[in-house]
Amino acid sequence: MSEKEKFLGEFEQCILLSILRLGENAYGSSVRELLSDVVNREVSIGALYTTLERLETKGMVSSRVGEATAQRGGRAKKYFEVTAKGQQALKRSKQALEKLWKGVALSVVINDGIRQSC
Amino acid sequence: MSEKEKFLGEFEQCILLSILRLGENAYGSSVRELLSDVVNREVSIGALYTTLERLETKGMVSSRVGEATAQRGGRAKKYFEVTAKGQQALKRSKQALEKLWKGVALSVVINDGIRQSC
DNA sequence: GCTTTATATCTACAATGTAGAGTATTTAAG
DNA sequence: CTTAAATACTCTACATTGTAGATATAAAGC
Repeated sequence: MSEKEKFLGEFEQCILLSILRLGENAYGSSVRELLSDVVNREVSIGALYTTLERLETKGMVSSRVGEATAQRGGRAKKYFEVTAKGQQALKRSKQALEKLWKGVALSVVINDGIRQSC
Repeated sequence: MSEKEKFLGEFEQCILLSILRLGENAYGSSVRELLSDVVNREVSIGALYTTLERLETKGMVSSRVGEATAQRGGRAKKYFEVTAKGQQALKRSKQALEKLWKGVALSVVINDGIRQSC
């Protein structure tokens, strides 16, 4: 077991989480929209698909091509799903970060000038 | 304002958090030890210092060289501190991840075979 | 001086992040 | 039909971040 535990990149994590959240409806474009909507992160088309492909190569996600079902034309969608391996990697990343955050308090001046800690 | 908001890498976040946690005592070797102890992550010396230097170039941390104070020999330590900019970047990263995690539940089989969600 | 201990710098390469032009596929309009 | 529009994915290329280990510094102790 365990083939030299690697770490997920920051963007990889975002994409994995987006796929999970989208569930049945997770494919390239929808992931891209979600990132734009939820975390206000605009990513290029290339950035997105490249990363999806790499995640698949690493076994973090699996994919299947859907039937051509578009309302107004359009190419067939490629749906993604996070594998068990992907979920475990995500969990590990989350736990590592949570451990490090534990006990740490920031104290920066926020936009409106009010000092907060978090 | 805002010079094309970039994102922190995964390892960069870890290092920044380690520095915050170590407070006055944050320097290369201590950060390395912390990562090993807290998140069980062994990083090479080169990986660590390279990243610290890059973070400094980006203005995420600042450094000062301490006096030679070693008990048993040794080169002077280079102490690091996370700048306001670094703290804000950290906060942004944290919030983005939290937003994405919100509403997502994993369901992978854990080591001991017990199904959990988190 | 020479060895030991503690810490940092340098050089190099691999992996991940990012962009945008180009391609494919299907529907609607002319 | 033929072309335009819509939707989604593939390809190529380069920038940034991750990672390693050898090497250099510096002081303490003998």
